[in-house]
Formats: sequence, C-alpha cells, structure tokens
Amino acid sequence: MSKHPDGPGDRPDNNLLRTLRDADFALLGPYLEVTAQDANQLLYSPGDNVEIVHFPCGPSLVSYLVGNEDGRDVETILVGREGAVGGIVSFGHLPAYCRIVVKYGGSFARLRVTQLEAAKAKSLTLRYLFARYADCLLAQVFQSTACNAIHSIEQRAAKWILSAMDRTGDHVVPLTHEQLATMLGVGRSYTSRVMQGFRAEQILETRRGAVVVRDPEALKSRACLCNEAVKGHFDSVLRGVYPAGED
Amino acid sequence: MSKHPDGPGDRPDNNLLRTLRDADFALLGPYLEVTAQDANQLLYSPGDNVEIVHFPCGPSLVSYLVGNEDGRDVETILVGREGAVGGIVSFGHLPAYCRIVVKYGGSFARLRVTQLEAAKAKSLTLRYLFARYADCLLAQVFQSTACNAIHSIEQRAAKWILSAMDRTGDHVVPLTHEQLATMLGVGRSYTSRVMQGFRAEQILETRRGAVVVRDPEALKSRACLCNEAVKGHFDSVLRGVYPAGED
DNA sequence: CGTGGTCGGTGCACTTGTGAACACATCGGG
DNA sequence: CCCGATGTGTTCACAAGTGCACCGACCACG
Repeated sequence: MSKHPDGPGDRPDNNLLRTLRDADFALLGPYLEVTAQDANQLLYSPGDNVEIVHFPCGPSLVSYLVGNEDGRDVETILVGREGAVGGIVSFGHLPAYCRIVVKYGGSFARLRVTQLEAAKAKSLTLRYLFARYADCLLAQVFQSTACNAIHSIEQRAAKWILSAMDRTGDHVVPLTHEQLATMLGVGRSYTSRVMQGFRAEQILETRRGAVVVRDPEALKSRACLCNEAVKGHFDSVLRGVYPAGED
Repeated sequence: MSKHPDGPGDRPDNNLLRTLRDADFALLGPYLEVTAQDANQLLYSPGDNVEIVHFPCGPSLVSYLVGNEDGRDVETILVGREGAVGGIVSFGHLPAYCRIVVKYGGSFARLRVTQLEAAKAKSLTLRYLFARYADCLLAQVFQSTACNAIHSIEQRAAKWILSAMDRTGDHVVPLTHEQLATMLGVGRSYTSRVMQGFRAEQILETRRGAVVVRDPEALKSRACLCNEAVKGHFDSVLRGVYPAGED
C-alpha cells in the first residue's frame, strides 16, 4: 500500500493532487512548493494578475469575497482541500475578480500557473482533471447564487457551519457572530438570535469566538441541501478523469 | 468597411464571433449553423451531456436556472449576444449542472463542442478568447451570488429589467409579474407591489404581459451596480485577446 | 357576443431580517 | 488586579418580504 504504483504516496493532502497517477503527478511535483499560510492572509485581490495556483491542504480553507458599493465584502464560496484557487478557469494572467483570503490557516501547495499550464500541455488527464474541477467550481458558485436567492439565514448559517466542520474535521468551529454575519451579508444581532435558536435546541453550544456543534444531524436538518447538491456534482464529474475500468 | 480584412463581415451578431479576426473565424465558420429558437425552448437539462455550443445572436437571451428542493427553478444569470452557452468552462462531455432555457427567442449560431475544441487546438487566440470569456462568465456568477445576498428585491428587479432592455434594445420588456417573481425567487404579489412603486414614480408603465420603461436613468438609480461591475470585467478581460497595438 | 383562463392590483395578517442601543461576559496585557 | 478591547445576549421600533384571498381587467377563442 505504501508503495502502490498509482497511489497518492506522500503527496500534499489535497484531493486534486491525490487523484493523479504517479506519471501525471510527476509533471507537477518538482515545481510544487508547500507553504504555511495564516488565517486572514490575502491570496488575491481584485485586479491582481493571477500567477500562482494554491492547493489548500488538510484543514486549510479559503474564501472568495466579492466587494460591493458599501465596502463590505460578501462571501460567496469556500474552497478547501477538494479544490484549488488561482487561474483555474482563466488559466491565469488575467485580473482576479474576487478577493481570496485564507479563512482557516494551514499548509498550501502552490506552483506557478505557467508551470501548471506546461504540465497540462503534456498530459491529457491533467487537462481533464482541471477542466472538470473548473466545472465543479462553476457549479458551486451557481448553487450559491440560488441558495442566496431563496434560503433563509438560518438555513445558510447551518450550511456554513456544517461545511466548515466538514473540512476541518472538528466539532469546534472558530467563528465570531460578527464574522458569520458579514459572511452571510446580514446584521450581527440577527445571527446571534439564530445561534440562540440552535442553542435552545441543544444543537450547538457557543463559546467566545467559536461554536461547538453537539448534534450535527439536527444541524443538517436545519440547513439547506445546497452542499449536498454540489458534492453530488463533484462526485459525478471528478470520477472518470481516468478511463473507467481501472483505479 | 464592408470588406475590412479583419472585420466582422456578415457574421452572426454575436460579440465573441465578431471579435475574431478572419483567420480565426475561418476555423469555426464552416461548422457554424444558424438556427432559430423560440422562447421557453430548453437547451440543456441538468445531467445532459453537453455536446453543442450555442451563441445567442441579436436580441436572443438565455437563462441559467438552478433547481431546488421545491421544484421551483431559480434564475441565476442571463446570457445574450455577449457570450455563449454550453461547455464553455468544462469543454463539454460533462453533465450540465443548470437548466438553460431560451428567455427571448431569436437566432442562435451553434456548433459541436468537438469542433470548437478542434479549432481551439489550432489557434492560440481562440483559446485565449474562450478562456477569457469563461473567466467573465464565472465573474458574472460570482457577482450574482453577492447580489442575491445583499441587494433588495427592488434593486434586483430593476437590474433585471435594465439588462433585458439592454440586450433587446427595446423599451418594451415582455415579462409577466409571475415570471419576474419566480426569477427573483420571491412571491408574485410582492413583485406587483415593486412594479407599482416604479409606476407611481413614472419610471415605467405596465401592460398585460410586459413593462414599458419610460425613464431608464431613474430605473438605473433604483438598481444595484452589479451589472456595471460585470461589464467592467468583460471590458478589461476581453480587450487584449489580440496582442495590443493593432485592432 | 359571451365565456373561461390568465394576469394584475390590492388588502391583510404574518414572518423574517434590520440597525441601533445597552448591559454584561471574557480575555489579554500592563 | 484592573483596564480596555472585543465578543455576546437581548430589547425595541421598524422595514422588507410572504402567502393567501379576492376582484376586476384583459385576451383568445368559439
């Protein structure tokens, strides 16, 4: 198992990188650099030339923010180890549209967009993998658009906490009410009330600067199904990067 | 002008196709087929294999819809002659995530994804153009996500009417309150009230099945700036498909 | 000319979310 | 040990949006 010829080996803990077979990973590996990024680190600003791709590893999490006239940024999507950020759709060398910040710090693998593109030129499956991930990313944003249009704050708050929990693998989600409020684009006092509602039903406890989820199932029943819809698309699209039959 | 060597000639009235120089357009032209599509025609359904690219021409308009648990579809974005639909990000041969329907009928140019990909393989500028448009499409969806999170129904309704007017070039926008309501993901009676508010200020008149915009500037002042933000990104990204200096 | 179906305008009771205000809890640093 | 900064719980008056009901207007069709 540890020397499985097509296995992930000791690669960075990122799903895209681990999906690759050795031959394909070998095209990227030499250029990959593993770094640590703290929370609140700014990875890209609107208008920046995108030259580096970041792969969140382990529990690291980044957030795409869109500015608005009031100066308050609104969060649109989260990306963790299931994906990557930077030039995924545009292939780089274009001005970024969103601000991208590290939400939960940790390790990131990164490489230059030009090197990723060079590797893609040599491997059909690399092209497939990134085209498919780009499609998943787009689907994720579409789902968020719909979610923001029709789901209640309570549903979206529950969704957010679940997805953070999902990626960090911890029942304790560090998060102030203030942060949650700005991410959902709502007032702070209302999020406090929503949390109060969850706490009244023993779904979670609140600490200063964090929530502790006690009953994930109950929380899931309060959330919308948007996360599940997107996960389904990830599953059906990212399967099939390699021809069926093996792997 | 009519025989400008790099000009659009008599091409379909679609911005992407008209941006191309003759040499690049020649790679697509032979495979392009111009068809007429009526309103409400379904172009793609979730799960469909995407094999055809459609380029809306003239006043044609399509809508990306995301389903939800209630069966009510929610509109996310509109695409007209500034863009194209079908495999733009995924390069085709993947299950579609959104339902895509024709909102306003008219002519569409279309061709098989495989032929578009073959042409892209031969031309760097074709690859650039579509990568850049893909980036713009993504930006458009991001902006919609933020818009749905923080802007009022009135702002979004105004935005919708303006963008429909923009693309059809007509002050009369065929649209029932019911349609507008389901697109915005809100109740019908409330949209009636919003329209009533606009009418009370002489911004528009309402007909059965349509609104007639009387004062576009006033309507713009009631709308959010999301359309303008996205247009700015289109301008800055799609400029530069061809190396600077000429064109 | 009449009739039935869709569409639009409005009243009403209700829920959701806003924004400001204030008191209190918690935490780190001097 | 106190202090100031930040985070939390709660109240209140208000605005935004819901869902239903009902009536009248418009339109296509026979």
